[in-house]
Amino acid sequence: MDQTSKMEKLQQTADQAINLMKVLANKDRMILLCQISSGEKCVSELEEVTGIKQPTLSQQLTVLRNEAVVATRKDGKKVYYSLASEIAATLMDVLHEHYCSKL
Amino acid sequence: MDQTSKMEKLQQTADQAINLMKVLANKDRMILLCQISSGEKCVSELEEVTGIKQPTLSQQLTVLRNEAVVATRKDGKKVYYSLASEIAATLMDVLHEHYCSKL
DNA sequence: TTTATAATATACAAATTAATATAATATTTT
DNA sequence: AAAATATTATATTAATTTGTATATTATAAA
Repeated sequence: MDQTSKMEKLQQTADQAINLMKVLANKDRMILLCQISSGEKCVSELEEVTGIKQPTLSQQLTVLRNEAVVATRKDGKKVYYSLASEIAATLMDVLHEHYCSKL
Repeated sequence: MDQTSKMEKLQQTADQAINLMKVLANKDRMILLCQISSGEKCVSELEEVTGIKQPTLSQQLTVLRNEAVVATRKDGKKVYYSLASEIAATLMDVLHEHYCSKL
């Protein structure tokens, strides 16, 4: 494979990585993922603990669902969110270790 | 520490993590970091291998420098860039492992 | 020395794209 | 009907990206 097509391949792969980075590069979503990382949470719990308002919360959870970073489970009126992406989970672990281990 | 101040702390920590995520959430910068990850490179090498135009390249390298993700070394007319952040290096490794190991 | 050239950086405006807030409404379940 | 969640629309603001031009620095050549 020549240099040019090697770079084309890298560009495509980079796109995937960047999409994930974009999902994580938002405060609301990062905080939601922090919460969800430690076990599944329903929307009302997330709303209460984070203080994020309902429509915003729902919008950001939709972004996380669309990128398959989280999965949902419905139980009665409530919807529970949990981590569903191995790579996202690994990244959250790395970030937690680096930024939160000494807090 | 009560729930509210715990969340305030988390918000501040999240800000730092998000700044790093934002730096990585750009195709030019991601590709530059891929190149620099495997050893220091000078600007003209990066320009040639990536095809990114000079002013854009220089601007994006400035972003990486400002976030202390990379460091520079000057040798004559040339400026060499290398990885300077442990956490960024770890994240790049994780991404490389996940997205590039099977290519 | 001046002058030229290569390598890199900076400044700034223009164009895009994304984020945020809010309000209103819809859907589903009890 | 009420509670929980999602969706849609829209307005506003803010951030990012890109293009063009110009500046800086270092070396080489005349």
